[in-house]
Parts: sequence; structure tokens; C-alpha cells
Amino acid sequence: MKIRERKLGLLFSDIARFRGIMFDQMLAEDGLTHVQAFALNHLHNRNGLTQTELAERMDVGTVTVSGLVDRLEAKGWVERRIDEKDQRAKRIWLTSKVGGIRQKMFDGIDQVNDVAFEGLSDDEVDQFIDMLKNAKVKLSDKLEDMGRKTLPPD
Amino acid sequence: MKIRERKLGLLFSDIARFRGIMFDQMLAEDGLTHVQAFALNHLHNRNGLTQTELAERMDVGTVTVSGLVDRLEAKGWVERRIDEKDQRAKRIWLTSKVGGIRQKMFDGIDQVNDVAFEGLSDDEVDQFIDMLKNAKVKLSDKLEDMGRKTLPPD
DNA sequence: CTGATTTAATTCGCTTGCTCATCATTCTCT
DNA sequence: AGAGAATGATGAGCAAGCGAATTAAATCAG
Repeated sequence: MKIRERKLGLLFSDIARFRGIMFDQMLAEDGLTHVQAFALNHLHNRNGLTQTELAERMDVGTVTVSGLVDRLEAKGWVERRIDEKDQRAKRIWLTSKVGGIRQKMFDGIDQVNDVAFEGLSDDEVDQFIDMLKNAKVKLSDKLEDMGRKTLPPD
Repeated sequence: MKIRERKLGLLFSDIARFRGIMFDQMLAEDGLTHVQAFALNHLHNRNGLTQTELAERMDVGTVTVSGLVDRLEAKGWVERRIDEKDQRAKRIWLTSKVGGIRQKMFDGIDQVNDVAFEGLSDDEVDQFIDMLKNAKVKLSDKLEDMGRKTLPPD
């Protein structure tokens, strides 16, 4: 039976949106969206990333990061500073404002996950996540193939 | 082990985006996005839906549908006509332009699914989809709870 | 029947994504 | 050293989400 006949529709998209909405509601009082929170988390893991580096870690284009950092900077969560060695690059540094947010973020993630994976055994959760990661890798690879500019053969 | 420690990040969102990008590239020559294509498919299943009805079927707000129909109408895929019995409501009707697109959409969906589910057995695909549908339902229910305006208790 | 509430669609403003184009800087290669 | 290519960030414009507010029409309560 074709997978199509199971009427997936925009199932992945719906789940992503619902997770985002739920998370956003929990962080709304801090004026953070879930995407912004994830960006802060990446920076917490490694502060002072270049915008391009952050974009790679987030699997997103540099243009998107540009806007994202604009908004984070406007609200005082991060600060852009030009790299000393490469005047083109801007490195993003967390400000002191990012302090107690981290635990709150983790709590939020846990709550969203508890809902999304409710009713599954630990093993099932493991399988589920493996299949998701597999799907992402396969799609990512495929897009890279499709996107590669075909060089002139000589 | 907390699910959080498996570093899901924006996995659902990434998969949804990648699927969308892949699909969009295949429909680009027809000037359709994947969301627009899915809307047309809903209308194919039941032509003449009200915008609110379409929004419900797509699990999306009426505002989003409003813009979506604007774009579909501008490109001649659908036509808005006011409901006879309820002058507030507008029903959306497919135009004759929507003809050969359907098969192409199906091919596109199949190709995207082949990539996203590559390497999984039929049983695994079944489990995967069941877990996805479960996640969506659980999240949807939870959001409905959260969103319900707390009535005054008396 | 009239006034209040609900409903359908829209407008506005915001966020996050995309592509294509631009600008400045850096790197590479001869 | 200097020309050309590659790289980092951004701008403009579009699509698709969201919430809050608005308008017009329909329905409900009294």
C-alpha cells in the first residue's frame, strides 16, 4: 500500500506547529519564541558563534539567522561583535540577561515532549526518534543532491 | 532518560521544511506551493467548502486560509462565491485549470515519502505513521485545553 | 421586534522560512 | 602584487503561520 493512501497530509508540519505553539505560550511572558529560545540554547553550548556557524547548526539559511539575531539583539538577549581576524564575520555573544531562562526552556521542552510522546513506551520513543532522525538525514541528503549546481562536465 | 537529552531540537520542523522544499521544487513550474496543492486536494475531495470549513480540515486558522485563497484565486485555481443562504460565508470552487495537476501532486507526494521513509520496512512505516498521528492528536487536544477560555466559575 | 451575541471573513502587524541579489572582505593563484 | 573567486552578512520580496481587532451578517434572548 502506498504511503500516500494513509493520508499523511501535512502531518509533520502540523506536529511542528503545535509543538511550537505550545512552547511559545510557555515562553511568551519572557518575550521569547521557540526558535529564538533554541538559538540561545545553541549559543549556550558554544558562545560567540559566527552567524554562518549558527545557521549551520540550526539547519537554516544565513538570511534567516540575520533576522533572528536582529530580534534577539533588539530585546537584549545577545550582542553582535565583529570578529577580529575576519572583518566580514560577526560573532554572537549572549548577554547576562540570559540567565534563568535556560531551566525554564528545559522545563518547556520536557512538557511538550511529554504530550507529544504520551502513551509510548521507552522503546517506542527510541524507535520514533530514530525514525525521525533517519527521515531528516535522508531528506537533507536528497535536497543536497537536488540543489547541487550541475557543473559543466569539462 | 529524558527525551530532551536526545536533542530533538527542531526535528519535526526540519523534516516538515525539507519535505516542503522538495515538494515545492517539483511543483514550481506550475506555480504552486505544497500548501496550495494540499488546499486544492481538500477542495477536490469536497468542492465548494466554506473558508472556515477548509480551515478546519487543514488545521489552520481562518486568517491563513484567507491569504491562501487570495493567492490561489489570483492565479486562477479557484473562485470565491458567496453562499446563497449565508451572505457572510464564501465558498471556494475549483476552476477548470485544476485538471492534470492532481496526478502530478500524487507523484510528488510519493517521491517525498519514498525519501523520508527510505530504509524502513512496511511495518516500521506503519508504526511511524501511527506514532505521528498519535503525537498530533495529543498535541491538538492539549492545545485545545490550554486555549479554552476559563469561564467564570459561577 | 429589538438588542446582544456569535459567526465568517478580512486587515494589520509580527515571526520564520525561502530565493535572488548585493556589498565588502578575504583567500587563491599566477 | 593583483585579478578573480569565494565567503559572511544583509536587503528585498514572497509564502505561510500566528494573535488581536474589525466589519457585516445571522441568530438568540427577552
